[in-house]
Amino acid sequence: MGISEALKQSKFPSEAAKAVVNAIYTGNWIVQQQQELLKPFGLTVQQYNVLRILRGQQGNPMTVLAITERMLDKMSNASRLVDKLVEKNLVLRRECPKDRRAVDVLILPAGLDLLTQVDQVQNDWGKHFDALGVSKLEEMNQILDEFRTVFSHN
Amino acid sequence: MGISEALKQSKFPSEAAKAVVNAIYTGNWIVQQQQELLKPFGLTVQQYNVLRILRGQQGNPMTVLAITERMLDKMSNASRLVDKLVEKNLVLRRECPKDRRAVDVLILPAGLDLLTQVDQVQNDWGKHFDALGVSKLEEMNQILDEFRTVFSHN
DNA sequence: TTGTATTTAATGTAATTACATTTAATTTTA
DNA sequence: TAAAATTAAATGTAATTACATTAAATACAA
Repeated sequence: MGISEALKQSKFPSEAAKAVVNAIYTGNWIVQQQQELLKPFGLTVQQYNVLRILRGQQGNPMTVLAITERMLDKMSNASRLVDKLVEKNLVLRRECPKDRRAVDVLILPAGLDLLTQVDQVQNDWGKHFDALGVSKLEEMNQILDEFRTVFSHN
Repeated sequence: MGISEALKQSKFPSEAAKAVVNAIYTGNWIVQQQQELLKPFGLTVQQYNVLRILRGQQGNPMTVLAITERMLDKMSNASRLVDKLVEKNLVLRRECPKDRRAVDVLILPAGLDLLTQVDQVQNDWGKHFDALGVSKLEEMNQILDEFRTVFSHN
């Protein structure tokens, strides 16, 4: 289903306006799918994202600021997301010895275990996209990058 | 800046995983830009979206359900969004004469005026994307549509 | 060194979102 | 028709987000 049918909007002012709407819509569409996948695990999309970021550190701690820099949605409050993950005993929070303003966050074995479980479901879900073929996915990544970058070259 | 630098993540499990992240990130990126643009007008992105949908009806009323079907984010509560717009005197809400369960919503002249003002700013913003060229934008729309559609063809 | 600025995280809050439930009207069906 | 099911919108609520402010630690500059 094209964006036009999805939103029951036959005309757009321009191809660019359509692309803007299409990008937002597609992002929301993915997030909603992810929400469904994550519900059984008691994780929000943002919490899942933070866990994956921490896993990517291979056991090294990260400060809250470093987490924020890697988050998909910079607006959401990393401090409170970490709170939730601490409550669930998925991560550990401790004062950073080098800089006592900062806070080190570490993923715990329980967090890694949970991610492993989620990975199964995520992989199955992601398999759908393989049908597009790697070159088309590369093209998509290329175009989305360009779409954002064209802004800097005002 | 490519998605890899934006998120400081050098490796992705697959091109598809990267595309998923890229689509979410790009959608959020646009929404944040729009948020900034709309702030001076006292509108949220969702409220703006509802106003544009109503304008598209050329003065004909729409029910809350019909608005929901056209919204970019189906999860947000059209009923309460309309509330906010009524408070600001941008739209009118009245009982639908044909079906008293339903509620007709109409954009008011003040709403149209506000949209006209926003249009100025939006158009300037959108101009950046023209640099990509129509054919590349068409390609982007085509790929995003395919990306979602590949799901139905499990 | 001492005062000022900056950085890092946490917190307060108002608004919004997610999700379930309720209310009222209409449609279906027995 | 009367009862049951469905539909449309509103509402209640808990959680989350947006945004500003605060608090504490560190860096910097006079």
